[in-house]
Amino acid sequence: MRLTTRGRYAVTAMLDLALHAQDRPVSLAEISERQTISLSYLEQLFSRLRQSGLVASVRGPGGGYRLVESSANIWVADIIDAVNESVDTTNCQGRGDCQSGSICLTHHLWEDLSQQIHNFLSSISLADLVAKRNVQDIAHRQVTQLLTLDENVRANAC
Amino acid sequence: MRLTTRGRYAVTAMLDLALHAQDRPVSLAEISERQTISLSYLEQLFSRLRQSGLVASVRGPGGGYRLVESSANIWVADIIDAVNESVDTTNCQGRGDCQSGSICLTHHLWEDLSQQIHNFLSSISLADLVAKRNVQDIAHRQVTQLLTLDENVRANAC
DNA sequence: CTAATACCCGAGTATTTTAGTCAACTAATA
DNA sequence: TATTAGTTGACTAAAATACTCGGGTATTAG
Ligand code: FES
Ligand code: FES
Repeated sequence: MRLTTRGRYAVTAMLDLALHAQDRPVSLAEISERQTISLSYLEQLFSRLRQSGLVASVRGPGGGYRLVESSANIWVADIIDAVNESVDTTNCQGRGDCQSGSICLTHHLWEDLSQQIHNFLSSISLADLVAKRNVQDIAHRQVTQLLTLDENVRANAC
Repeated sequence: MRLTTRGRYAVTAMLDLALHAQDRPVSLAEISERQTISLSYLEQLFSRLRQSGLVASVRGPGGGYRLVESSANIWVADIIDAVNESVDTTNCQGRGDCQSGSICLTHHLWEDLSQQIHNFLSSISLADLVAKRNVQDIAHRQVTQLLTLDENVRANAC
């Protein structure tokens, strides 16, 4: 199994979208700023998210991305799948052939574990995350932090 | 989170020990043969397993390793911890500081997931695995396969 | 006593994966 | 028509993984 920065970034970015793309599309530059994720890296991730039908893009000025479905219908597991982070913990990708063609001693254990992880991540929607108090608090902090930063920049410019 | 070949090998090798080290110690060479894991790599893994107090070694001819505790008291989570594969899925190792010192949007999600995985792996002992029918079948196959191989070698030698 | 066995340990290396960059392009719009 | 912002592919640096190698040391069977 691999669950690394890629999958975490993807879920974080999608959550940012759920929080901020209420009426207008949200640009990757915005997400990049709020979540401190490299813009170019986000582009890579959203390319996959779009291909998986989770987000739709709007080009041109004022453009950006928006969720295709309601956040209540988007599951964390879908997002991680979309960016190619398998939640599969077997060595054989489920084929059962990792000991020179035969099944190994622990195959079933990893299969069960994978199922557990998948069930858990499939039980949580973006809407569930948005509803959490701590998520709202963090989102609020991220916005005000940027506003303060902005003021400082303006002050320095004068 | 990383759950890779290292953790899988460690659990497999420990299960092999639980299956075969009933009265006598089992050498790494045996495990290497049965589980098709590189001997040198096994030495590395068992160094850590020994330091964690999961196995004890017996040097010299006829030596090998044995479980320190009964297999019913060894949990899969312990083994994975011992070989330094953290089951932690947060980016911050639980510190809550991955967004330049502050907590990120999805920290709690990964914390919950880590807990789930840990609970699952802590609920399964080596004895549980040994008791499974499919594990016994595979173990049986591994032994008979080696015996056949042995006969062939002997036949070729004549 | 000694040779063989099997653990012990540290250093080194090839490969793979990840995280991130760069540059050139296209579509939309103000 | 200039600017914004998505689209794409190739490329790179760094890290982690999965090993290997070589020389140890303790133990014991003969
Ligand atoms: S993990 Fe599937 S056969 Fe070994
Ligand atoms: S994962 Fe812990 S703060 Fe981001």
